[in-house]
Amino acid sequence: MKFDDKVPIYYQIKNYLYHEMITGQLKPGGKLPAVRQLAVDLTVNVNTVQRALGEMMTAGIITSQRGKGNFVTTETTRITQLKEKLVMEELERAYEQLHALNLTDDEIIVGLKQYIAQRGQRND
Amino acid sequence: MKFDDKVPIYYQIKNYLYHEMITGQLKPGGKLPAVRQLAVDLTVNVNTVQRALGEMMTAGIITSQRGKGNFVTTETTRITQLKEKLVMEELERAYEQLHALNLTDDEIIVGLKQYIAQRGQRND
DNA sequence: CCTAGTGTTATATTTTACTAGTACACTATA
DNA sequence: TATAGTGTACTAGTAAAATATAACACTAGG
Repeated sequence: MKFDDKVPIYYQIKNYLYHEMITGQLKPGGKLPAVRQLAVDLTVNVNTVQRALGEMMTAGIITSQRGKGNFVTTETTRITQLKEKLVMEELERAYEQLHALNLTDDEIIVGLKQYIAQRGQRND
Repeated sequence: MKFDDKVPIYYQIKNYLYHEMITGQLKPGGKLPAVRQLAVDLTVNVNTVQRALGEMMTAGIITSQRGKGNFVTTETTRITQLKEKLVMEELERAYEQLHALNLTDDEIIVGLKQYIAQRGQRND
């Protein structure tokens, strides 16, 4: 996995796993890969994985069962709320950045539409 | 100035100064505040300011004159290109993040419109 | 009971960002 | 020429993130 070296890896791992849950790759009640396996997959140290998981436990998104594994919460509302939170944070971030670059509200919307339209022409 | 502790300060300073140029607070050919003054204003060490400025020099956005100060490039095209680059990076980032959160192209646009509309009701 | 698979914790080490402090180099001007 | 204001460079120290490595605790299954 590629990491942005401007942001702590454990933080990016947390976000990666959140995305996996929101997109349904990891389902409510489902089991996460073993910490050592995650470490190998992400080419990262076990402690770094553990740190990411620790924050996810604190947030109540995953639960840990010693000897068994780590599991996504069965409370689907938590996942829904998590998605809403992440979407809102991203919208806010993008808006503020673009606004700070002197773009008006309309220019921001038009800019995004153009970007998507242009991107649509690519084949990926 | 408030800094996001997930991102290096020097990197945030660089972006802050870029924004100042793009919004015209700092004009082409204009003089930047002295490095020691910037350090005080941003409550940051001189070396950290210097690191940010160093990258801006490498990028050709500012030039340094020993004993005089640091100056914004007089080549306005560089500033224009910089703005386009930053806008494009932000659009790309936002799109990819939201797309990864399972939102369709339409949902992304609608979501942004709703966010802006809702935000417009606030008074700031 | 033993073993493989799992989560958890701890120590030591390296790297990067940041800070503090100091000194040096150049410019303008009184 | 002296001085204040500027950029530049260097050394030393601190803190956070990440690594390598090892040990410990629990579970399930033969």
